[in-house]
Amino acid sequence: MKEELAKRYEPATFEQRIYQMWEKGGYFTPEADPEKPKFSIVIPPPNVTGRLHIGHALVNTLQDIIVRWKRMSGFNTLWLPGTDHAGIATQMIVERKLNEQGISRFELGREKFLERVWQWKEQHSSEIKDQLTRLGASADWTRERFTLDEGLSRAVRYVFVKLYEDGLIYRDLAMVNWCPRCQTAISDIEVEFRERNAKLYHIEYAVEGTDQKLTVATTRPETMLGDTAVAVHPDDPRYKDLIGKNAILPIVDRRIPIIGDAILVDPEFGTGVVKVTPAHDKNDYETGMRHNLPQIQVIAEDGRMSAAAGPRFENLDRFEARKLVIELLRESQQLAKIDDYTHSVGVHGKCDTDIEPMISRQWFVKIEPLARPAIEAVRSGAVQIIPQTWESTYFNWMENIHDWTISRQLWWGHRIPAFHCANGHTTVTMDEPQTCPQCGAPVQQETDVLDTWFSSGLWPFSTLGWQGAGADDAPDYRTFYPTDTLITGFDILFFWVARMIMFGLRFTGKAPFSQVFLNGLVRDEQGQKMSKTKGNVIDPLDVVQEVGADALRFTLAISASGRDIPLGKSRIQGYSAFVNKIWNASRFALMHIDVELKDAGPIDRDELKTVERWILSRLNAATADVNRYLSAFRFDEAANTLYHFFWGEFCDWYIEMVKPVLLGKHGHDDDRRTAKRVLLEVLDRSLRLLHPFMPFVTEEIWQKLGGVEPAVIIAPYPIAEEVLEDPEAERLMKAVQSMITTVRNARAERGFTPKDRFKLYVKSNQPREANFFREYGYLLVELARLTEVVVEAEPPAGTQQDVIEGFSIAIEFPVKEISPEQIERTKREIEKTENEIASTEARLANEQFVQNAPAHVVDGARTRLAELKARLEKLQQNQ
RNA sequence: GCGGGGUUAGCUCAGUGGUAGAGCGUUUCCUUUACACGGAAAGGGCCGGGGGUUCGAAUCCCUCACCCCGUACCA
Repeated sequence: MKEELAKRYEPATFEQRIYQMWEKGGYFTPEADPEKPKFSIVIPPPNVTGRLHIGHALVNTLQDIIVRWKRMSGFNTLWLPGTDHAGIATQMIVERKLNEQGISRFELGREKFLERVWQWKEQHSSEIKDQLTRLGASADWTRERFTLDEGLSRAVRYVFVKLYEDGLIYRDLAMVNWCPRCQTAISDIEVEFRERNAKLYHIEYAVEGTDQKLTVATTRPETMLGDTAVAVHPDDPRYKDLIGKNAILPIVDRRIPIIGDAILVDPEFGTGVVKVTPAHDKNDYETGMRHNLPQIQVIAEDGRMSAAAGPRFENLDRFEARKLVIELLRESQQLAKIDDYTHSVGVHGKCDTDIEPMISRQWFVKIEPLARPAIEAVRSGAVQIIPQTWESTYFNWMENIHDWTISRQLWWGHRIPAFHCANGHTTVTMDEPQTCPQCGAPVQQETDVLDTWFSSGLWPFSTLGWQGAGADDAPDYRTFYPTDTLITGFDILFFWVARMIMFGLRFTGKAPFSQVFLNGLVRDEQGQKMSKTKGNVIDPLDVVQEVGADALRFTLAISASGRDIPLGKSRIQGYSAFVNKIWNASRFALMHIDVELKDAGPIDRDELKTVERWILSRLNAATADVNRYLSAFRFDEAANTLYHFFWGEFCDWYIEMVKPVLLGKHGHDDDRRTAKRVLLEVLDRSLRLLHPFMPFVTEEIWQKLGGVEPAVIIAPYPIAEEVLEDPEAERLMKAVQSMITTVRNARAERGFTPKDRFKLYVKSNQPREANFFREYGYLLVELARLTEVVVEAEPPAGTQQDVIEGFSIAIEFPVKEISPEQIERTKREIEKTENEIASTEARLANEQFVQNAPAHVVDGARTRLAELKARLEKLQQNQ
């Protein structure tokens, strides 16, 4: 090797250089060739609202691991990146920035405002790209997309028009979730419920023409101003005689009917009397429809009271109005009582404002015909959800799904392709009509835009060039659709994943992906949600700067079992030590390897020593495991396998074992050459295996190995080979390792230091194994720090005896007092062995066990019993 | 209310029928020329409680308790 590795592992010195090398090499950019075996995946497009957080780091690391693994495994691999315009969220942020400058969007007007949002978008989508780059995301930036791109917008428009023509999109006056702050309708799933401590107000309504009073309870007294009825249960003996009479609405003094309604009223609950406000409550709205009640809208779209609420309330904020209503009721002595009350309140998830149910004309998607095939796709296995437990959540939601409110009273988004004329005609079309096709009057386009998720629902195909029927021959679409895997957070299963499945099936005839992996939420060490207010946020870029992208990626991967991930700095520190270990072990190897990979030639297995056969066998097992785990999205197990192989077997044992040969203390030149060849082999394969998890450090090191391929990113991913399996080598090396551990243990227990050396006696029954220990005794001498290993001789009296993996061993200590701890320990060891002998004997004495248990379990127990007895005998001699 | 998940070493979590595991933390020893972000060793668990199935249960079934998430409703 000409080049050596830097003495210290400093990721900042090479990560960005490596990324540029990959990008220049074009490794992220696959050809649009439908003939090649492909693997494709689309990114869950981050919102162009700001910086990426740790959750983005997780989901994109997991995608990149799969993508790199597939690419190295020979697939024509596409990872398509991009961003989402995120209607409400982005508009909100830009609006807030403007407000800080004292400008309102209404002053600017739609055109100018949108210009500002586009500026924001340009800046942030390039920042997002930079951040993903720093993480090592091997996405094809030449195919980057944005949900408002021309092509994607055409796809959106096509889908809208087609659904409208098919009768699956309709416009209607309905009770919707209204956000008074954002002044737009939102869909049901955008409403989040918050538990809140509130008050339950009991208000007395006089019954007209009697002395009777009806007491209603409400948490929202301000809506009382819009009451148009009072409802009781039709069979309730307390009130049923009152049905048909009128109540007098306090403050307003309006006569409202007392109605009987079995659906709205539960006689068991509260007072059994319900006030009915059809304009501001979903259930009341439906009751109003049943009873033909007038709807009086007392709260306007901005959350202030309307003129209909009366002059004292008009323009008052709805919460101020509540106070005033209470005050007035108290004055007129119509407030019976106020109770403390805990209930959940619907708020807009994006801005935390209390949702106001409002009657409004909106556009809807009739969802049931779309949901049915989407349910079937998961049920049939065409789409597999992993971990599978999410499937029941999916079914539960999809089977109870409601129509989807898709219109938003925003400016930032895809404008609905509907055109209205003054005569009330509406035209929905792909074109830009100037006049109404029905009456010839001039038309104006609908000002509402579509829900962001409408366009993200098309993402897996709109990004590949699909723009509707007759235009689906785009090369990327033909090559890469349907995609293979989707990796995303479980929190957008309904928002996004379900919609993609529904739209994909409807418009492409295929499920947009065959596997969905849902990753957990990244939380802090205590399992708390990360949030700015709690101050427990970990910024992925800070971590990259501190310990490198590889340490962050590996930590995320090894933590990702599908459940939530408690992430703390100490955990990341722990795995950054592993990256450091890889660096240093590679540095050691490179000091001794003197031939480049491309010139190394194949390994002649006949020349291999047991140690080399052992490490290749272990490596092979790890290779099989990693591939298997990655196929099942067990990122944690895959990473764990590599961690333990590389650190626990390669570094702690193999490197220590070949040191005597490499350093010329043992063996001949031929042995040294073979050892170097195998060292190179194991390092090469390990780096390839690790590459998807830690792309930067593996590439930096691998570049020094002189491989045939220009970069490890496109080197073939190792697959297990049967020829490398060697159970015999594994058995013998396990025995050697256990002996070494036993000697080290005994040394420490007897109070000796590592400098004190002893003689070890090893005995076996088979001559071949005796030869093994004669040949490899040097391993025991070096690693257990012995004076010598004596094979097949009777140990003298007074040595410490034991049985390890079926071999009798004896350690000859220089005369030194046996510590009380050691005596105690031996005693405990004997006791433990006796107990296990007793329980094993009991098991074997049980005829049921011998008859019913599988043969290998019974045999195992017998072998174990023999070993235990042999061991007990030796241990007793130590007393 | 309905649905799902959790309860295993001090902490965070793996482990779906055959003798309890990892990382971090703790204790002790060691600066051996890849690495002190290191090496070696130790201690630590009636696998939430109870019951059942089985030759055998952390693992399967029932039940109780506590915690988390989703969803519906809440006058």
